[in-house]
Amino acid sequence: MRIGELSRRTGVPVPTIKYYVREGLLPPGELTSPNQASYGESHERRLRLIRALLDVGGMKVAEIADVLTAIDDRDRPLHKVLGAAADRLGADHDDQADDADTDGASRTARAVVADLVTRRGWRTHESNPAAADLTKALAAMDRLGHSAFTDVLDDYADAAEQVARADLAYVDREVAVEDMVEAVVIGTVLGEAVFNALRRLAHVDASAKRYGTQGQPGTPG
Amino acid sequence: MRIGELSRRTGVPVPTIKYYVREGLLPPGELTSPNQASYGESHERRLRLIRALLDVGGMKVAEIADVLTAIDDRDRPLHKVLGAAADRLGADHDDQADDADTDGASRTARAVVADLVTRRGWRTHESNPAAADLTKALAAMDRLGHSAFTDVLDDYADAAEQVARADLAYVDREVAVEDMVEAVVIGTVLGEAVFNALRRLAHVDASAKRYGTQGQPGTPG
DNA sequence: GCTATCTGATAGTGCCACTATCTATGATGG
DNA sequence: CCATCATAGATAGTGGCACTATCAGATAGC
Repeated sequence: MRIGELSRRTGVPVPTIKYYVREGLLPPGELTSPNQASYGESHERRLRLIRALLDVGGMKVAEIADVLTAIDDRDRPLHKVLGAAADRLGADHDDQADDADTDGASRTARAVVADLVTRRGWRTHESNPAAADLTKALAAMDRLGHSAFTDVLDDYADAAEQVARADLAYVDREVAVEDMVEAVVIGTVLGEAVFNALRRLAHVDASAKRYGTQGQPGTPG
Repeated sequence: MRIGELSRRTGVPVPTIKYYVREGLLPPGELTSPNQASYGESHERRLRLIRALLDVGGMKVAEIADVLTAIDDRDRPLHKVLGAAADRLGADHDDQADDADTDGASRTARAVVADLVTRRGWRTHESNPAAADLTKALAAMDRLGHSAFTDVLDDYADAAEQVARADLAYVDREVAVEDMVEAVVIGTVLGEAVFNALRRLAHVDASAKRYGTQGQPGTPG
């Protein structure tokens, strides 16, 4: 198909598709003449993936480019890509926490994280960005006077393990080997959005049941 | 204290503090003379909250302004604020899903969500933004060929309920009534970041245990 | 008095995800 | 074969966002 049809099918404007190609998110179409290119199913599928990671996953274009490069790299063994891909899918990584990294809250949080990982027997490296994110979040909690939140960390970790098991089981059960890497990326990123939404629904329900009311239906506007 | 000390204590630049005041995130200091204002403990605490919601929670300045206004509104009954506050803390709400909202994937997703809410007996209104987010995420899954992901939704929901229960228990146990609203906001937003990080750690661990390896330590850079 | 700091205001910056416009070329149809 | 349309590729511009720079005028504290 040509770029116009690709655009129509996916709802992505033609200039945006060209932009994605420029940024390396989408391979260029196969040139059939100097100014004609044809796009296939794989382009359509990739485009939908890009929009999902952008719109639902909230990832940045540059991050998506990295992840897609990893997905397309079929040289490295599957399990290594799984690990690397899962590693890269963090929040915004600034790496600018140089001075804030040495205050009391950060040191406490780091200890809490190290302790948790040990207690859980988690096979994860300290350099995993997720560990840094966790430290950052717990340090912020601490600074806001909620250091006691660490008491519920194990409840959170139980739930996280349950979700991770469900993800792995899904991938094992439903996904062909050739699509596994992509499925893990989708599951990690979109699964996060799914869980966050479920958590907020459960939150409203739990507080409704406790306080005997239900969430405001009206968003006035 | 004056604005300079507030800046030094929190690490937030003076012009940025002024910007937050302009945007309504932070109440202005109490004027002691036409060009001198004094800031108190509450300003420092509020400023830390703002930075946490921004840096860790990834919220936008305008969203934070809304939430803080709700926190400061002491007129409405506590449980209503809890519901409203929890409602507002979603992802980026675009409301522009008008045409994409009527395709097959979206309709399927909406049915799945309605079914889930009924099955769970969740007391939540359909207009809850979280429900829309969930629908959006599931529709994206569907379009990517992962409609079977709905099979693990109940595992996710179990985990979400567990997390919600832990949150409520924490607030009940640790937080004074006057700080409850703020604590719920913190718990919802920062707790999300905490859980997402834990989920990624658990993910790496689970795949490490299954595939007998551990995540790449090296992020080459 | 003198200098550092402050308030309040306006304008500018850098990043990001597009989006508009242009040229030259080829596709398509009567 | 010629008018019209779509396309590739390139460059520049847009709008949103979170700041950040600069300034004028006033005050603090020595």
